[in-house]
Amino acid sequence: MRKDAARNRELLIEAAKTVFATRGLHVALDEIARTAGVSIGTLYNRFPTRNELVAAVYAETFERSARLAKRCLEVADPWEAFVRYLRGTCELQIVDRGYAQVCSRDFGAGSAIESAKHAAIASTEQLVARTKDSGLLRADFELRDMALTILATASVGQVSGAREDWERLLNLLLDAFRA
Amino acid sequence: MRKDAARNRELLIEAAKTVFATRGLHVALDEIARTAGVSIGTLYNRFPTRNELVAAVYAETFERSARLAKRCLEVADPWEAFVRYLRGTCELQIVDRGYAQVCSRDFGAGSAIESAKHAAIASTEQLVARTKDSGLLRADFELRDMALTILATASVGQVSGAREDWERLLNLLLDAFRA
DNA sequence: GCCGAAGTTGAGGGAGTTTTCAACTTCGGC
DNA sequence: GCCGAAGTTGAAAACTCCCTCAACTTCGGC
Repeated sequence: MRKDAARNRELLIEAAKTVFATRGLHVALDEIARTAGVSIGTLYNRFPTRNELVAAVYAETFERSARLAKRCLEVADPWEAFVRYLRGTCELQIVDRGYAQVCSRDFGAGSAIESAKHAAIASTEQLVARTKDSGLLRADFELRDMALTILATASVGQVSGAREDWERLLNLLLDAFRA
Repeated sequence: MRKDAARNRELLIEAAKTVFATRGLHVALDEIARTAGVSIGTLYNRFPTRNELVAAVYAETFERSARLAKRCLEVADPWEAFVRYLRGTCELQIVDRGYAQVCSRDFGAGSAIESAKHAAIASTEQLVARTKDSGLLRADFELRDMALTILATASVGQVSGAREDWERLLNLLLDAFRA
């Protein structure tokens, strides 16, 4: 790829990241192009479909989520680690409307986005296993409860805007999870 | 209002109820008009704005929710009543995509929809008070936890489609609420 | 520095939706 | 049953957004 194309690619990802975060994934592509300072034609050259742009923008966020899970594995207290991961990953979705939508929409099996999503879920497996092994989690806790918790909390955060609302919900669920 | 206009109004509400329920509030107005068997012009005559149509469609659903709260007051066991209301009101949103959107979107203070929403929330006050008085609810339970629970559960139901997912979430929250 | 390949540009065609309105039809009071 | 008010109709204008493409510009290997 020529270096001007590579630069425009980065400009577009940066612009899209900002616009998606505040207004969601539905924004007009021409607004993203304008924000990036390139033409709509260039946007189509770099990202033939909207989903390719979305995937490029959020690949990094999914990795951040996975890194968070890994970092939490190093926290001594398993419960503290579990809580810290949940708060952190919810926060990622709450500060980024687009990311929350990426996490709840289905982009079709085999798509780059679904793969990234799946990898992010897998990255929590060890964390959940460790917390279960510690005996601090209720016996019937499943991996799926993790996804459920994050989805519910992020959804509330999207709608309500007040941080105390989603934090309250998450605390209630944590109470339910405690063995 | 002339009787043909009144009839068309009902046809439109009925059509919109069906279409909103399955596809959400965003559907093209012309599809609603076609479903109702009237012209797009008539739709605009009866409901100058989309929100007026939405308000007319869901006024009844909000009342249903309020009636459910009232009926639950008559259930002998306070906890059973509390659970039954939550399940019922969540189900209303889960079977009706449009209603779920009405409940989570903000239509602006003073709008007919927000008033109806507020009335529905108020209708649960007695139920919550009774459950708290019974001593079965955790001491720090607030009315706002009610809204939080319903919103979270309905959101999960919208995204996941699998009934067991939202039921699991609701059961977890009920565990958290039990004193 | 030349030149062909790679990339950029933005006007314009297309699709879908909203909203208006002038001509036409129906209702209901008399 | 007449007639004016009320209501209906659907074509068309206005929007918004998507996507393409032919003309133009830039890059980078030689």
